[in-house]
Amino acid sequence: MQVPVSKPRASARRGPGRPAGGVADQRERLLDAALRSYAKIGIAAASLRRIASDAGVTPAMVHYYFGSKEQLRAAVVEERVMPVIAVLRERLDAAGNDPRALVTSFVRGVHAAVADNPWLPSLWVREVLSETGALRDLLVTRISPQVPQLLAKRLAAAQKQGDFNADLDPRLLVVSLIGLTLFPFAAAPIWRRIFAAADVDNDALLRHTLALLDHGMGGLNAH
Amino acid sequence: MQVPVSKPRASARRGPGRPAGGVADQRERLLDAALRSYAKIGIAAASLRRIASDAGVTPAMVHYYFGSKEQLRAAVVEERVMPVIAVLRERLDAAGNDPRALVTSFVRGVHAAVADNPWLPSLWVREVLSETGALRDLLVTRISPQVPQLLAKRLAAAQKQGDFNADLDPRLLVVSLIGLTLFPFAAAPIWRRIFAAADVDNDALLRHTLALLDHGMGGLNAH
DNA sequence: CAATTAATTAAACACACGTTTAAATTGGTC
DNA sequence: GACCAATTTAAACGTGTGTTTAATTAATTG
Repeated sequence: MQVPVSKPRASARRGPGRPAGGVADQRERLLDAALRSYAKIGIAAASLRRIASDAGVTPAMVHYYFGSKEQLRAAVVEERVMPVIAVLRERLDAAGNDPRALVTSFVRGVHAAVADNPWLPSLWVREVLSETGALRDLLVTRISPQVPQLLAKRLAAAQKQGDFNADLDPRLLVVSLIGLTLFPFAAAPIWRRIFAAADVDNDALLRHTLALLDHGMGGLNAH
Repeated sequence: MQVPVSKPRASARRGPGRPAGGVADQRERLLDAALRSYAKIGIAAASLRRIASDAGVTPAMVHYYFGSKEQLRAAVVEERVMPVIAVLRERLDAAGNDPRALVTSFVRGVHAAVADNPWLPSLWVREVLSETGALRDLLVTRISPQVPQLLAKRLAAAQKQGDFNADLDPRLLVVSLIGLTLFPFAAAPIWRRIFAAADVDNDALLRHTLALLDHGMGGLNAH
């Protein structure tokens, strides 16, 4: 026979009931665990059992704190994702109207955002870029006015004054900018491996990206 | 009481048994249906029931023709995906050693591949770019020697001769090329919507991309 | 035309999922 | 110190999954 209930020893195989001592904010721990799973395997594939286990609790806790899987996702968006966008937007607001300064500010802003939030590229690929991604609607409705539309508008104004290459489309330039910043971070595990490019650090990536945006393949060379 | 078996009428709610007349190649229809589902909702989420239903058969047919879900995926890869890569590789082989011709050939090759295989960008995002994508290993082991590594090698040789911008890294230039070609196609549903860019067709995208690669933001302008 | 092979379905299997409910335990309040 | 609210677990529910098996029908072969 095994002792059925209430061992005074802590931590090992607890039963139901409020724990003694008050554990550190479980809600925050669930948000962190959820974000980890979202980035690693995607929102749809992230089961509540996995998230709860990662946070050291049972899946019923998700229901207790958030109500449902979808409301958990909504909380992660508001409390973890949107603040990153807000920082990027402030950076753009601070940059002037010179198109090169704007572009440089965006490129550096993405680099900084990724450095501070390593989950960002994975989450973006799976939940925004993928066709059934759970955050695509978020991008369209709430993020795009703050960053890509703002950027496109200011670039279009600069181009009208002849401040950069007239053969570019300012809207497509924003697309190109994302393809040259967020995408390389998302693909880094691949290209570092197939090119044996462990020597390429983020600074080298930054220099390459800015050089390409400045002069394309036609820049001055050391010939 | 309902008639239990063997109505002579065709098509409506068949029971078991080999169908009369011999239906057109079911294996091919299953491959097509699988690829459709893979592109639309992802390989992991594409249930055999959905694929089978899309092909007009029962899920047991997948077992009959392929053995398992994984072997179905392998067949789709060999018979639908790899041929597209082979075409792109032949294009690159046909291009000369001039780096601009190489880059133009790659850009046009991706455009052509997407035009002929509209499922390509979605599949690439979800199954290669996503961290747990089912085709990432395929890219690393079988595709990368045929396209990105080949391209990087030839670009590095051209750069050593001073044939283009020395501030670029030839390996990262391959990453940039993909970020400027496949990525815009994958993101097209997004940017066409947030920029109201229904006027931007594939030709405009092609011109923009080549202009950016040629001169960056610094090209001649109409000022 | 009988026997065999090919093609197909229906049904069942064990498993994982999100959710709900009831019970258990602790912390705070009067 | 008794009561109520807060926090947590275990267990069960129904649904969808990949797979397997048996049965059924048509085509092919001798």
